[in-house]
Amino acid sequence: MKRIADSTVRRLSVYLRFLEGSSQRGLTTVSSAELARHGGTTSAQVRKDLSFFGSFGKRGLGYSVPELTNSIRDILGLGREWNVVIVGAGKIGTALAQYDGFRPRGFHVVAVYDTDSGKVGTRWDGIVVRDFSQVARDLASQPIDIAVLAVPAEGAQDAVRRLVDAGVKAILNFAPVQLKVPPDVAVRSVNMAMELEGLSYELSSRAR
Amino acid sequence: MKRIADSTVRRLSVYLRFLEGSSQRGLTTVSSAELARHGGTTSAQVRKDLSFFGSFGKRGLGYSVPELTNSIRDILGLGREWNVVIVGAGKIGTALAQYDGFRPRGFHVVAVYDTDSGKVGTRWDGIVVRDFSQVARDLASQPIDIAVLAVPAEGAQDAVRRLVDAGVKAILNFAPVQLKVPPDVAVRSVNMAMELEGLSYELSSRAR
DNA sequence: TGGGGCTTGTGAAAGTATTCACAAAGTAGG
DNA sequence: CCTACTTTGTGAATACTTTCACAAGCCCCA
Ligand SMILES: NC(=O)c1ccc[n+]([C@@H]2O[C@H](COP(=O)([O-])OP(=O)(O)OC[C@H]3O[C@@H](n4cnc5c(N)ncnc54)[C@H](O)[C@@H]3O)[C@@H](O)[C@H]2O)c1
Ligand SMILES: NC(=O)c1ccc[n+]([C@@H]2O[C@H](COP(=O)([O-])OP(=O)(O)OC[C@H]3O[C@@H](n4cnc5c(N)ncnc54)[C@H](O)[C@@H]3O)[C@@H](O)[C@H]2O)c1
Repeated sequence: MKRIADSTVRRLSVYLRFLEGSSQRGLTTVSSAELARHGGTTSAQVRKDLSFFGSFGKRGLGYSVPELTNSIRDILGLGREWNVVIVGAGKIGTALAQYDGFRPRGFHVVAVYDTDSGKVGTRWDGIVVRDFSQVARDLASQPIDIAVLAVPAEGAQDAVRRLVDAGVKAILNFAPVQLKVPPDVAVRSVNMAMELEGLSYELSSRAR
Repeated sequence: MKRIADSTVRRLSVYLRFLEGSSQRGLTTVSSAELARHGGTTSAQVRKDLSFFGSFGKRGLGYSVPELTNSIRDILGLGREWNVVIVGAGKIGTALAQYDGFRPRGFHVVAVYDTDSGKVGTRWDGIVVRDFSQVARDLASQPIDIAVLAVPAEGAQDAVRRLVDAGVKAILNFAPVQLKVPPDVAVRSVNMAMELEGLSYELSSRAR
C-alpha cells in the first residue's frame, strides 16, 4: 500500500472535527464542497484525500455524516483508547495533563512523570506525578502507546532515549530540539518558537 | 520575488537554533552537511534553502557561524522585538505567558487578555490580565504584532474577528478550529489533538 | 605560484502533492 | 420511466519540493 502524505492525514483530522460538529447540528449528509469550505481546502482535495482509503460517498448526494465519521475514525486508528503519559510536570506538562480535550478523542493520560522529587507524589485530577526513573518498570506492567515530552530542551534527548529503551513507539515532543529516534518510533514535534518565527517571517516579508 | 515555501522557513528556524548552539560551543564555521545532520535533512536541502535568499558561504570552507546567524535572523525578521499578546488566561495561556523561552528570541509578551472578570486584574510575572473588551482601545495606543489565541474553540472565531478589527496582522492559534481571516492576516495553528491523531494513524498503519 | 582537496551554489531530474476536468452514478420530480 | 441536475471518484495535467550531480570558487600547503 502506498504511503499516505502527512498533509492528507492532517486534513482527515480536520474533516473529522467538522463531521462531529455536523452530527451535533443534526446534519445527515455533507458534500465534499462543504468539507472543503470548513477545512480550508478544495472539494477536489477532499475527494482525493478520501479516495486513498476507499469510496465513501454517494454520487449526487454527498457523504453520510455518521458513516464518514466512522470511516475516518477507523482510518486514523481512533476506534480504541490510547494510553498516554506526560513526561515533565512543568508549566506546559501541567496544562496538558489537565486539558480535557484529549479524553473524548480517545487519548487517556494515565501518568505524569518528573525527575524533581518535590513534584513526585503530588496529584492533579487523580493523576499522580511519578518518578521518571521508574518509567521502565511501570511500562513493563502497564503498556503505553504515546509519550508526550514536556521537559527542558537540554534533557529531551536523554529522556527520549530512556522512553525508547522502555519500548515507547510514539512521541509528541514540545521541546525545541530535533530528536533522534530509531526508524520504528514515530515523532511529531510542536515547536512554538518556530511558529512565532514563521509569523515573524511573514510579517517582515510582506513589509518588504 | 518568488514565494518561499513554508517548509523552507521552518528549516531556517532549525538551522538558526543549531547555529546559536554552535556559537556557544565556540565554533566559527559550519558546513551544510553539519547543519543538515542536526536539522534532520540533507546538505543539498540546506544549500538550496539558503540559496533562495542569497549566497552566504565560502566554497571549500563552509559558513561563518556569526555571519550566517545574522543572515538568518534578518531573513526571519528577528532583528527586532515583536510585541505579543496572549488572549485567554486559561491553562495553556498561563503556561505560555510564564514561558521564558520566547523573550530571548525577541518575542515580548506585553499583555494577557481574558473575558472572565474573576481573572481580569490578576497578574503574573508583572503581566496584568486585562479585559478583552478593551483590546481595541489598548491596541490603538500600544501597537501589537502578534496575538496568541488560547481561548476555547467556540469563542475562537469571534475573538479573531475582534482582533482583526483592532488591526492585528498575525495570529498563533491554539484552538482546534480552522480560523477564517482576511488574506492580509497571517495565521499559524498548533493543533495538539491533530498531532496525537497523526501518531495514532502511524501506529495503526504500521500494525497493519 | 600552482595543484589537491573540500564545499558551495545551482540548473536539471526526479519525486510529491494539488488541481483540473469529466465520465459515471446517483437523486428528484414529474 | 425519463430527463435535468448534483456530486462523486479518478486519470491526466500542473505546480511545487527535494534530490542529484557537477562546475566554480576558495583554502592550504608545498
Ligand atoms: N511553557 C510553555 O509555554 C512552552 C512553550 C513552548 C515550548 N515549551 C517547551 O516545553 C518544555 C517544557 O517547558 P515548561 O515551560 O513546562 O518548563 P518547566 O521548567 O516549567 O518544566 C519542566 C519540567 O520538566 C521536569 N524535568 C526535567 N528533566 C526531566 C526529565 N529528564 N524527565 C522528566 N522530567 C524532567 C522538571 O522537573 C520540570 O518540572 C521545554 O522544552 C520548553 O522549551 C514550553
Ligand atoms: N490546555 C491544553 O493543554 C490544551 C491543549 C490543546 C489545545 N488547547 C486549546 O487551547 C484553548 C484553551 O485551552 P485551555 O485548556 O487553556 O482552556 P481554559 O478553559 O483553561 O482557558 C480558556 C480561557 O479563555 C477565556 N476566554 C473565553 N473566551 C474568551 C474570549 N472571547 N476572549 C478572551 N478570553 C476568553 C476563559 O475565561 C478562560 O480563562 C482551547 O481552545 C483548547 O482546545 C489546550
